[in-house]
Amino acid sequence: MDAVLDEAAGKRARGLDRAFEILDFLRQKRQALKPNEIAAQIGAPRSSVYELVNLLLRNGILEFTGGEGRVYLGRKLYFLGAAYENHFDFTRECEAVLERLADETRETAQFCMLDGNKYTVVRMREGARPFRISTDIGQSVPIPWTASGRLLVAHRTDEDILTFIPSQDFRLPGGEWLDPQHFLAEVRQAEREGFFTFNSIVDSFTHCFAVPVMDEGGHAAATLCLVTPRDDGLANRDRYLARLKEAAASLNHAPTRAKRG
Amino acid sequence: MDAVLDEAAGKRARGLDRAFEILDFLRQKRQALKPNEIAAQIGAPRSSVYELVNLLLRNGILEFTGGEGRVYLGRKLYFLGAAYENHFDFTRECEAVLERLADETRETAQFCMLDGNKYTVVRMREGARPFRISTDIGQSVPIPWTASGRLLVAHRTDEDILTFIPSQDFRLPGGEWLDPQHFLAEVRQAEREGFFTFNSIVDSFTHCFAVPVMDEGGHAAATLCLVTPRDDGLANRDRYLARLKEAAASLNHAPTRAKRG
DNA sequence: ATCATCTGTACGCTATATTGGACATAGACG
DNA sequence: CGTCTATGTCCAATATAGCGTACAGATGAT
Repeated sequence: MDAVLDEAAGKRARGLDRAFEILDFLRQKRQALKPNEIAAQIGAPRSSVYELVNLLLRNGILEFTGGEGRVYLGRKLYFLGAAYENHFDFTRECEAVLERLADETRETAQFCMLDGNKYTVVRMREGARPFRISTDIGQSVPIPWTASGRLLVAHRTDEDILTFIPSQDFRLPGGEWLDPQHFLAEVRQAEREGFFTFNSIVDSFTHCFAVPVMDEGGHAAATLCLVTPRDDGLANRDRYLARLKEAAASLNHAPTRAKRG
Repeated sequence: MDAVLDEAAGKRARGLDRAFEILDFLRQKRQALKPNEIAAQIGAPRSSVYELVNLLLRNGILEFTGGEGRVYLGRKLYFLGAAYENHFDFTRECEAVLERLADETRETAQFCMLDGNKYTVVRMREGARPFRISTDIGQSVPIPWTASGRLLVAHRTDEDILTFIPSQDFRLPGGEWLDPQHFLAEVRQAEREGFFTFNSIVDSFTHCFAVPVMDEGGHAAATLCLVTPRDDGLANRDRYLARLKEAAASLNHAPTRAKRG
């Protein structure tokens, strides 16, 4: 799952890696599970999982919830996450920017980042339309499926990108394969132009706009996106892009600034 | 620190415990530190800390930031925390409630919980006054120092409370000691009345109001508080308490409700 | 009643993670 | 120049964590 531990089969797994595998698994499932179920579904020894779950429970990293001995992510994680959010305090400005974007365009606006080697939607503001387009927050999505994905890996070399992205992630939900060379070409194009737009390759009715939010190193630390119906996207392309770029510019220096006293 | 691991001296520490000790320490410090500094300040072997820090870096639990090899809490923690927040989705309603409270009373309103055996402010909304009263979000504070503390331990037995709260936490910031028996009496009073108010014992100018937010088990899962200048608090006592109780009632069923699709 | 499945606990073996200390480098300071 | 501290890496010794496996209660199907 996390591409770190299954390098060699048959080896013993390290407790820490297993622990975070459990946490990631629960996050992905988005529901409380019994230790037994966790063990079965991630393919880990039951005794190890029980041991780890108990350890994590004692530390407040996991919590009993949902009854029947089921566990889910715990309060301590919330506090740690809040500390991260506070340190790189993009969130406050971010919400405001998304709100403005959604108001101006009436389209769904998203703030996206990489989570390891996957793409994920961190914040979202739904647009003001009768049929709204939305996605799940915090779900892991293969990088090549998304417009933002082109921007978020653009600081890497071609070779680096292909080792970074799991090869099966080039398989689209329909089953067709995306040519990695074609993907790389789009990455370079996105890097040159400073944005990327396309008719989404994961459905048949949306058009996606993505612009990078730069960190101080000049990399794309995140992206701002609009997800629109295809005809609206094409009709308002220039205006939407301009709005997005303004919005991204207002965030560009925000990340990674500590606010120590 | 975490009251879990230092039971017996001289033993080897478990990697997982050490790891979370490091994370908690960084959260407490609220700044990036070098592995060396972490080792020195938490009193752990340098080699172990380096090993763990590297592991955590590889998993995205820690991140390099601040230069010079300094590390701080990582993005993965943010995602895990967001998943927790999403599952027990008190946050959205919570912000709204705090905003309303702050508007109605013009005083500082807080949402507080326990983090292990400490009290912590999770969310805050500053009041509309020329000199605003505020506190740091996410800092760990001894339970006996706070009005909310009386409510947050009220479901426990007296004996349980005294083992749960570290004895040195009864020492107030000025150096005086709070009598544990007096504290227990206040806990029982708070439990009976369903709220607790007092002139803060950690400063000389504030009055604190706290009411519990109940979970489905009837425990105080959190508290809503108002922090006011003493004279305003006394003058508006009845009105403030009524507002707080209304607000808490509107949150009472909210926690622990999953929003699965 | 019998069997199968799911669940949690207990225990011993051994691969290995944790640890202390040695080593290397770089700067500060006199 | 030598000496001291701060920093990071490497390595071998051994306490122990992860694992397989056996055990036991609960539940439900036949």
